[in-house]
Amino acid sequence: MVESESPFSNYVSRLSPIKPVKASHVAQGLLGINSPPLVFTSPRTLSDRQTNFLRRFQCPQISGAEISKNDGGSKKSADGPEDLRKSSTYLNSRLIVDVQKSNNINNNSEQDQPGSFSGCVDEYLSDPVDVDCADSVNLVSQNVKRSDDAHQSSESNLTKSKIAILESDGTIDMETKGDASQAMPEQDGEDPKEQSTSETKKEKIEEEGNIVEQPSHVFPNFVSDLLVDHASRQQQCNTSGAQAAPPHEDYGEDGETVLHGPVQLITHHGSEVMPLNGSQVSQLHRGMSRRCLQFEEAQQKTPMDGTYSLDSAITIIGSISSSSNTELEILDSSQVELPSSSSKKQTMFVSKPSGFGLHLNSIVNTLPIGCSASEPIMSHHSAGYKISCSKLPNLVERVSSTAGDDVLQTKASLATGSAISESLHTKETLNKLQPPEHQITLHNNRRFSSEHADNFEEFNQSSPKKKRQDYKVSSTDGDGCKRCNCKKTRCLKRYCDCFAAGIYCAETCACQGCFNRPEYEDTVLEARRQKESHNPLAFAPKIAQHVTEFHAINVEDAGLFTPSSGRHKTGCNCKRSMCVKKYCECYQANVGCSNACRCEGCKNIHGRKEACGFSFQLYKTLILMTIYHVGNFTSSFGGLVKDNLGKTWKCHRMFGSTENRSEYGMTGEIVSNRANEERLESMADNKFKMIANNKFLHAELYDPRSLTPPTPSFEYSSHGKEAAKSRLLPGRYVLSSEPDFSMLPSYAKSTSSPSNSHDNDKLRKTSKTLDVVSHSQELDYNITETMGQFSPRFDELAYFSDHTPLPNPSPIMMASSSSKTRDTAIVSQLCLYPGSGRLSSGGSLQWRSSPITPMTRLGETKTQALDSGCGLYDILEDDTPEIFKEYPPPVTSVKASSPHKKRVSPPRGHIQEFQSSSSASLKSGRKFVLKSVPSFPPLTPCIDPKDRTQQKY
DNA sequence: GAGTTTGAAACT
DNA sequence: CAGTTTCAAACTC
Repeated sequence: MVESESPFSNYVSRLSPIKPVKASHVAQGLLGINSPPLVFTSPRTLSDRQTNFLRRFQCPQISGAEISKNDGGSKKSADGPEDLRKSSTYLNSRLIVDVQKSNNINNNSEQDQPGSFSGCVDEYLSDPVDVDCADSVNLVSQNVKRSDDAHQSSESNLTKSKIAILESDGTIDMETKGDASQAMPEQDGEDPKEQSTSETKKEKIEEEGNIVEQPSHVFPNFVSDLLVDHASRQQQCNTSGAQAAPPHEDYGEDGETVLHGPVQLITHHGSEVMPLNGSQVSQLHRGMSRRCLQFEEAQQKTPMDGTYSLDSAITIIGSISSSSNTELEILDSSQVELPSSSSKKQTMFVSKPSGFGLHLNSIVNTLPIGCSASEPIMSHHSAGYKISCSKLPNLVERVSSTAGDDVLQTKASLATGSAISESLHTKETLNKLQPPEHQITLHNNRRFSSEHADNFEEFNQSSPKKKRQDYKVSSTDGDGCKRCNCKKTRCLKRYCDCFAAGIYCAETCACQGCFNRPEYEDTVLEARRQKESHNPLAFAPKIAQHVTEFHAINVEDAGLFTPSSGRHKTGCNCKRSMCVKKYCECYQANVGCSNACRCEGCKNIHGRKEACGFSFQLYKTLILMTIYHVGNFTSSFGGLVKDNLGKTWKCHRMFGSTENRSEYGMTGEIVSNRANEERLESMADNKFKMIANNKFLHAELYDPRSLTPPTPSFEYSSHGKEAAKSRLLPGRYVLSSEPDFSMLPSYAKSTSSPSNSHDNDKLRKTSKTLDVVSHSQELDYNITETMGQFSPRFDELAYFSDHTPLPNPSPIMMASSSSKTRDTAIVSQLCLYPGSGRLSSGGSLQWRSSPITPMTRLGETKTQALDSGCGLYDILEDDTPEIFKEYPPPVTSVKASSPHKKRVSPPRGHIQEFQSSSSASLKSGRKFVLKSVPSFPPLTPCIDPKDRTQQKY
């Protein structure tokens, strides 16, 4: 009813060709969320479900929400769709409770009737989210536990996982419903798959595909909530879950059931509360279920159930979001992985696999973005090990996978996942600002179109018994998945792509004496553990993508950003391949080489060494920003910046009218001749003066508590006019929790340098950090490590930015820096204007703490960086922008190491002024920018930065 | 398909 | 940490 009318539903319906059919389903459902056809198909579920519903949701509102899920639209409708929205709030709280209850119930039922899956199914159906988690988990765990034979269990898991995957992908429902539901996945899985009538499958697939397209969109809205909910749920699940493991049958239904959960969640969370079509819902649920299952498996392996409750929850969430997305799934899996650092078992393959992780290994050879990894799931991958196919060449890990905050990382990973998926699709990125549905839809479309078939095939192939050598083709399957060919390592070393990617070898692999199989799980884990003990990041994603988010933010730039924006955390070491062949990991990952690379003669088309993978425009912006800030305070810069090419850029309108302002809040002009430069310079000075006089400059922008006027710690080789001539040196802006703001010189190469060390300390201390860019090759990223420490936070931020339901979803995007301890990558972050999707001039936005920023909402502990307000972006993660590559750093640029470099700190007075500033003006991005400018302390050569910094510290 | 090249991973 | 060896993918023919 309501749903049908809602724009969202309409949109969805339009998207899916199959729509008519589903639409009908939806119509059945109360809110349009009505139960997916699949759910209804199984009669038994209905009865049980209803019962459950009644129990769980005493509250009419809640019931309504649940109803939307599946229970057949009839029930749900009864509750009243409208309530859904209203109840959304209610649901959250309720869900948790309900979940617990449901879990208990489930457990009881399961305990009572371990084998009976009806109960489970009912549960699932009845309780959307909860059921999914708990049940799925339970199912999996039970399966594993119960199985006397490890083998059997593993296989069953595999089968399940496969099925789940397929379902999630939307590839195949048939199994879940038909065969799977009744027979054990293990057994049935194989035969049925192949035996299954093509027609039936196809139909389902088609439906699925349609459905799949949309589901994940919802995700962003409710993610944050989910995190919480899931956490609680997860715990419950963990605690309760271990007991009875429903059979495969459950699994099949599980998929359906799963759908329910998401729906509710969505309903809850989505501030917008868009009704979902049955198909969408189903998809979401599927994703959920799948994730849960996987997660479960992982957990089973994991000794400690309670430990990762949150993570698991996150994972689940991620699964949901990515349910339809293979890529996302991969990402999710990676998420799981992160936690692993804390608990190795968890880490297992489960976590790593993710292409998300972007383990290069996982990354299938540079597949075109468009190419969804055809086979996201390796047939062999057990449930926990999702993915294998790292086909997502573009996938890059945005989130650092530092061992540190598991939770944060996980979250970040989630965010990342979404982000990544987007990144994969440039256009999708653009859509970022658009309703999630759209974005996801696009994404899904791609994936599924290509993936369905593949998955389906995979699925069939995967059947253990039916091995298909067909696919064994060199290193890559027809679907694009990698297949190893290890001869000596038994696939227990990172030489093995499968192993490195955290996935089991597929039957299609041509490896010899392979131990990287579910049967040898222990061995594999041990090997993995070993590697990790040696190098905790051994299985961490190698690629970190940062810029991707920008796409979403700036439409204009969207085209500019490419996977190349990512960075290889460790960098390549190519000597002869010139980084133009797949020998080069950077190239292989479709990312540009960075300073972290030791390559020689780099010709990486994605970005040569020393160039950051980011758009020239962005670079420009950054430069301008930097200059601007500097210029405002010092006439020397005059607001002009020279780029590597020697072109001069002028920042204009920083303070003036915003009309022509670029997305970044400033416009850059190239000034061809010096005369112009001077002229501009004078203009800039004037502006600066104006600003100085302008009270509004006083930093209304800054939050006195957390934000403090930046202290320019730039080091300049030259001052005065020459400085103006010289190209702007990128600097990092760090938000310190402390009163002072400082801009740390990114130049300093040696960490050892006092100033640097100092900065580093500061960084560590400060939870807030903004990096404005560091681009020049010469720039030293010694700070990188520090940044790495923060990366999780950033990731988290990203996560939030992407997923938190904000009234004004800020377009904030961020890329997290790699967490590698020694990762040299540099992280740069930019803030976008809230709501505008524009990048704010670096520091200013970040500095201010704006209510708008989701970050503030976020746990403070996790990310102080978030405090920065509008949200931080990682513009550049490590390294210098690609732009630089193309435009070699000007000779004039000063290296951090340069003895001449001086740190300039603003006079105290300025700072205080800034501090006093209010946040009022921040709301408008433009204003914001302008104001921000003033906030920077004047960079005068005369000032001795050290004093300032010391005071701060 | 065999052989070579390449660079990461592993080892010392 | 640096140098060497091993390894398997990528590449070439």
